[in-house]
Amino acid sequence: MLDKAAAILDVYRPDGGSFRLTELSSRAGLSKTTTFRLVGELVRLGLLDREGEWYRLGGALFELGSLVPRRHDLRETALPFLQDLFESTRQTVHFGIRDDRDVVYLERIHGHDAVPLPSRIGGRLPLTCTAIGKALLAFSGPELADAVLADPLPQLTSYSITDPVRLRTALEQIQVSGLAYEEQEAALGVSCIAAPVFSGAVAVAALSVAVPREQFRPAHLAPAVRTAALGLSRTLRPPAAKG
Amino acid sequence: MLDKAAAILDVYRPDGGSFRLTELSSRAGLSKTTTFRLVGELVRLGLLDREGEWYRLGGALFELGSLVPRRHDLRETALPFLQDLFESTRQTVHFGIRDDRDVVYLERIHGHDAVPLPSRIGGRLPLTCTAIGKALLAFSGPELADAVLADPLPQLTSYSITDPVRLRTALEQIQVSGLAYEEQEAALGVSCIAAPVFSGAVAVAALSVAVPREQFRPAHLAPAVRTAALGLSRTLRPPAAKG
DNA sequence: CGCCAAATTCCGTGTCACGGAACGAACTTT
DNA sequence: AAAGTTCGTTCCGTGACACGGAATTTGGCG
Repeated sequence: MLDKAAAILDVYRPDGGSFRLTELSSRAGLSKTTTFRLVGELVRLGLLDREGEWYRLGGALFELGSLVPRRHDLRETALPFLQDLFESTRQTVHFGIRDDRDVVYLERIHGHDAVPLPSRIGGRLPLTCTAIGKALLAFSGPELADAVLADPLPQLTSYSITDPVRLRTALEQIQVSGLAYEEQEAALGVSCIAAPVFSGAVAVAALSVAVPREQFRPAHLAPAVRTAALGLSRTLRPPAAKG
Repeated sequence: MLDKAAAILDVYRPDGGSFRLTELSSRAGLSKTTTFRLVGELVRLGLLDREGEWYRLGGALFELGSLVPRRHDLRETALPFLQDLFESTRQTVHFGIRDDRDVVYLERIHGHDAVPLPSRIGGRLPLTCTAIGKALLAFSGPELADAVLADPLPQLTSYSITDPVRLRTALEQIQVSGLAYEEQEAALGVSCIAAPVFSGAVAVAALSVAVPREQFRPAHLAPAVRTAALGLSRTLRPPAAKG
């Protein structure tokens, strides 16, 4: 029964649109009767919002979601550094962590002239197609990298790296330089540069700058990205003593 | 059963800490057996994270929460204006909407030297104790204001307005000037100035700047706040045509 | 009026959620 | 070392209530 409620909420991944009862029931794989009752409960609990015959994710989820500890804390301490990075580059700034084989974005700040991107706060993209993802993968220990390289690599654009050998080389360069690059591998027309954020010896997060392809000047962006990542790493140094 | 699961999640409001099984069960008002089974399910679904014997809110909630449509859209279109406001004031910038008699914060950006504040993304504060809240209340129609003024006014600090007559006057001034002020009414040592954001004729949100009391120069902040609110209102003008 | 597709209500069946009780482990107290 | 606490966890019998099929209502359209 919890599973069925979760199945309904899962329908809203990954875009969080607006659905009617019948579509919800078919997508969740539940009978219309059950869906009807569950949706009623979920609305009562604030987990879904109802507007006429349309159902969307509800405000209670937003409030609960913003309380999730590790995410919220990381975002909070990272924010000032991300602001610095945004101010010095005037480009879209990302901040994300690893979950399984995906990047999960915790923050994304931009100005009026942001490039359209598939990234979104709370959204996921494959590790191997993003600069942040590669930065995290390069500093997450060899086991994960081996596992990821063993399976077929996901492909978001024609530029996405699908050759394990090429990716392995890229990861080694990242380990040396401490910077990860990505050129149109997640979205056409956009390139990124990222740096890992450490808490102690492990990379707990990474931050990046996304730039329109034709304006991409790595040498110009690298220092700002490095500075931000380093500053944040220093602030995170003492790995949370209290529970 | 959904109710009981929701009761467990509700334990994490309003601070989203970390609880052990026994404490969860007592706070949620459920038997230990039931709590045990439910947290198992919730962990399996990703709605709760387990670390040893400690349970926290799970990553799935964060991801779902960031998909909640109206909140996400508003935040996304507001962000560039909030960035402008932050850059021109270098102070903590808030962005929030009204829900019932509370402000719900959708965004909060700050630099390295942020003043400590009770506000938090996804958090709630009473309308009457915050600049954003007063701005929203002043432009939400007389019914709501009447209802709020009829009941005892919540008090967060000794400066919070508890006299309905004084609040009524303040709201009228806000309606005239289009700016709302708050001086140490939500937290000691902090003052705010806010402006409502319109989509058509109704105030759908408001934004504010929070400043340490001794640095509070309303005349200096007002133009930037006005500009941001006006710019955002213009961008929101066409009230979302598609579903 | 008749058709269709949607939401909603009804209802009998069977399941599984419930909490009391008992157990094992880790830790404190005497 | 024994007795007592306080956890998390397992077991189990009972009864409530979740389930989906079928029937009914609503609403839109020709």
